[in-house]
Amino acid sequence: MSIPSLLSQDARAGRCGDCPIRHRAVCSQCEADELAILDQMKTYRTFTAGETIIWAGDPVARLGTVVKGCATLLRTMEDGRRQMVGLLFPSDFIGRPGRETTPYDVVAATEVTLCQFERQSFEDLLANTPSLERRLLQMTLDELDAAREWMLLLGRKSAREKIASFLTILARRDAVLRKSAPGPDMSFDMIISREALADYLGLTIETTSRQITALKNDGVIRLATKRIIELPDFERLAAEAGEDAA
Amino acid sequence: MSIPSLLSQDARAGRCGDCPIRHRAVCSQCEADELAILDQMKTYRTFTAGETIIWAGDPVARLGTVVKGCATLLRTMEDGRRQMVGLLFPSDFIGRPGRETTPYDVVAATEVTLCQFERQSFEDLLANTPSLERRLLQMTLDELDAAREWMLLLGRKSAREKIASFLTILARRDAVLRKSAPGPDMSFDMIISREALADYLGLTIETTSRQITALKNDGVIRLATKRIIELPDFERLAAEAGEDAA
DNA sequence: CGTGAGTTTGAGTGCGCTCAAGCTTAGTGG
DNA sequence: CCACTAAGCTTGAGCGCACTCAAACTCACG
Repeated sequence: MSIPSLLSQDARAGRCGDCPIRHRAVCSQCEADELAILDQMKTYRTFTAGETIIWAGDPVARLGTVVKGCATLLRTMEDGRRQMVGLLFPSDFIGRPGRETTPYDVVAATEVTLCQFERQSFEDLLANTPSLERRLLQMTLDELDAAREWMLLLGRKSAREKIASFLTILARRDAVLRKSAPGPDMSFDMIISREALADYLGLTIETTSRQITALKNDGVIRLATKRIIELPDFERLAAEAGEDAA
Repeated sequence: MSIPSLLSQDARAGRCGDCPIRHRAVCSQCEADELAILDQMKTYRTFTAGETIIWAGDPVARLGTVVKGCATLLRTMEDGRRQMVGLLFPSDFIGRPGRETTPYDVVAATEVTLCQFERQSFEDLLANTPSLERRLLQMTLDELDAAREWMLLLGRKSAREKIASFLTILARRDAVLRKSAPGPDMSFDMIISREALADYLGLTIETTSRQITALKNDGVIRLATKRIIELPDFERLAAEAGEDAA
């Protein structure tokens, strides 16, 4: 597993202080001395798009943070039906301290770079580092909120609303990264394939594709390419998503 | 809100040491001195079936643990569509430390007794009590796992599988409470109404009712009353739920 | 220019929804 | 003690949305 020659090319990670996700990841509330320990423990590793990072049921050797790219959590039934149950972006944490295995596959949706820690070492550190534990609790609560919003989508929204909801999430995320509010005439990359999108939304590929076409024909979105979405009116999209006019 | 005369009838809670959920709740890893503090802070309060414990969006004054009964978390859309996003049993925790409001209603499904703490006091204690924080993290991770399993159900399972899955969960829970494995000829109370069940599963009341009838006609379950389920063969039910034959 | 993965479009079907009526059960007052 | 009521649950008929199966299109890559 941990063959040095294989890891070395990836292990050239910068100092934690220079890390682009320093202020959002699990380590964001660490003091300098705690960060120094993490700096020693960490290993970078890159996975290609489509590669499985962790297999459901397998023992989990390493925990870590997404530094670059997009990873998905996937539950699969015996007959092949699949449901995405998590969508991870840079600064999101992979792995559940205290658990030997995960009940879902973790799959790289794009090329993914992880900042990894050996599980046992990280858990030992966690037990003695309140700042880490506090941040992890907050991040887990955030994920739980997102999962519950997602449950509303899966259980009660129409195919059209599901697509619009997903695009709304991406648009908001993109706006935050650009440090602006979601406004008129923004555009963003929808990152994942139609297949991954269908798995996210609990739909088939065909329905997914049809609804995107319908939103395009209705002028809610424009397609610069199959993956790049242009948004003339964010509020219009949000309304299509069936959101509370909060 | 906190009118003494109203609370007094409920506030007669026993010592934490005698608490029936002492070993499973958020306080389960507390030492005697920590428990003594919680003992001072806690207030018992009972809600009637159907009563809303916390309204979505309202400021949350108190956090707490379900001691008795069953509470639900409900997201509602403007047009009235509803999706249950959490189902809480004794020992489960209500409230998200660090958040002023919740994005869903918390509603008593049956009569519910809570062991409550004033939010600010609890959060202050949490910040200085690693045993509390560690346990809360573990419980939140458990909830996240449950939410993800639920997402598979909502996104990919048929109505019949959804019903069977829910009954499987209840049967397992009931077996654990009786400290036995789910076996043949067990029976249990399904606790919640058809309406709540439909909200849980992302179905209508009618479809829910039809599928229960179908499972009965096929001999998978028997109905002692409309709420009491008899289970001739647990494995048969689990197979109907579309579970991995792990 | 050929190949194949990813995506779109088409035709037809069926599962779960809607609307509507009837049934069961527990609680209430004559 | 029994009608009366209302809430909860069941059953029926018909419809529409999303699924299935199938074919065509797009586009990056060799």
